Amino acid sequence: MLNLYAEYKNMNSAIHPETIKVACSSCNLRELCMPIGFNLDDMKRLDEVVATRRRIKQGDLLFTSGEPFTSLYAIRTGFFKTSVSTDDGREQVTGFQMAGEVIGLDGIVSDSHSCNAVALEDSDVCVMPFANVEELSREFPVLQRHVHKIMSREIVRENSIMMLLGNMRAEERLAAFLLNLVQRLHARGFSQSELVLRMTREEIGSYLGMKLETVSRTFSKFSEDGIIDVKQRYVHIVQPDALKKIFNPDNC
Amino acid sequence: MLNLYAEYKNMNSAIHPETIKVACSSCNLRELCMPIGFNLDDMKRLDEVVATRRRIKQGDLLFTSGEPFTSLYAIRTGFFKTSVSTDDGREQVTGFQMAGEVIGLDGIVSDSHSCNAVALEDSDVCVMPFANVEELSREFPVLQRHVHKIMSREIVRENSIMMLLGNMRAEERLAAFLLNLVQRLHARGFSQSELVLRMTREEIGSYLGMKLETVSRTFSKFSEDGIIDVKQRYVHIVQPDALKKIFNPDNC
DNA sequence: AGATAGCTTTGATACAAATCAAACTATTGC
DNA sequence: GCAATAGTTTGATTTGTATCAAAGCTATCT
Repeated sequence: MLNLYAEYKNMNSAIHPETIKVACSSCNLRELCMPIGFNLDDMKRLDEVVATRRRIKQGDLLFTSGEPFTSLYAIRTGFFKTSVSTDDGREQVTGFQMAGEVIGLDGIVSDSHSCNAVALEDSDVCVMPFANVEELSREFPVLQRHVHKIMSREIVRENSIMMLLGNMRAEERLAAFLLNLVQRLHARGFSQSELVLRMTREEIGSYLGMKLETVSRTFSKFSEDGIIDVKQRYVHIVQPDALKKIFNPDNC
Repeated sequence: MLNLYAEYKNMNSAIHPETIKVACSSCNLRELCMPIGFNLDDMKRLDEVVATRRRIKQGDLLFTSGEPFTSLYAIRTGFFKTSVSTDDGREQVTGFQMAGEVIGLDGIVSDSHSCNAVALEDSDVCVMPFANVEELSREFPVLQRHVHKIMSREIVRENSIMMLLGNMRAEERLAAFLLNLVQRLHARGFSQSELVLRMTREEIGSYLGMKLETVSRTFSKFSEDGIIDVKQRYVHIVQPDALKKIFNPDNC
């Protein structure tokens, strides 16, 4: 009980610097959300991309479907979900985003957002007015390339979610989901094997195209099989290879 | 029988100019795949984006997963599908693309393609080396914005496919699919109510996350209900409003 | 500390779509 | 023009997940 909580706290604090600086050039997430290979002078210019910072409390919206598009947002700390909804109220979670990732790309095409972004924990984002991004992209090819890569990465991610939703069974979906989450957390300095979920079973289910009960049952199944330990939001991946095998039997 | 074939021929030829010119500035698809609001001199410079043209025969690959990324491709004539595959051979169709649409964006992030593009009919593409696109984008903000919009549009499209795959039933998926196809064809000067499918039931099923038998049964159901006429690849949408209602009951 | 609300787990049953199977139709090649 | 192949339709049955239902757990608030 107590050590679970300790783990939870630790996961939250690992990427929080004690003193927060506004400039990209001195941001410890730079290598995640900004291009590398800049000299110092260029880096100073790059700081102009970020206009302001914005705090979003857990449960609050960063932007919402239909809202005018002005800026991209780089997540400094915290965790978001993005989702789209039908007129009759069905919600589809389209992604979960963590520190160093950029959201808001959906708004570019029509100058208004087509999805909602909700903070799943108290979060901090860098507001990057898209006009600034475009202007500096013209000046710095390396930034231009970076922006293109971020957008392409999102297209490729969504392709793989389509594969998940169109072709995979519940166990494969959840295995892929857990492996992806833990891999991204590990890239941010967290454990390879332990994580605390920031989203509900219902939100996981919405992302993976299954009902919350099925998500819960699949967690229980993995747990019974000794592949993971689950206790509510806390998950310990005991046998990562078993998860990989469920996700992709041929490549193990 | 004969008039179906006439319709088919007509649909193929409508966007084929008698004489094909290489330059964007004189291309009748320009308003679909290139930004508008250029003066003549700029347009001439823009012609540099397109390096060459390439003919792809029906069934042949334009690019394939793992292949090095060099160029984007604007479809001049023809029809493509893009797909991703798992190691154990399951295929997910990620999109169907027609004249004026751009494919290859998946390759930017890792400098290699992550999906396959197959011509579903004899096709013609404009090869746009990405280095040219990026260079001219820096020079022409309107082109830069256009490239960003194309990528954002793809992200938004994939969001809506995720909604389809995650939340909708077979009838809703097929209704959405038909409405989307016919709307895009109509924007290219074709009928609002008649179309000839370029893909098999299996490919439609792969795109929509259902088996070919279910696709066929759903077509038959729509036909029995008097919503469409189907004869193999030929589809006549008799009651577009009924389709819209199936797709989105609240917004009708 | 107890009450409340939100979330999760587990069980029983129902159902939409998958699978298996076979006949039918269109297209291609010789 | 006929055979072979590829694609489509329809029927019977199975199955994975949804749905309905109820109990259990956790966190929050007073």
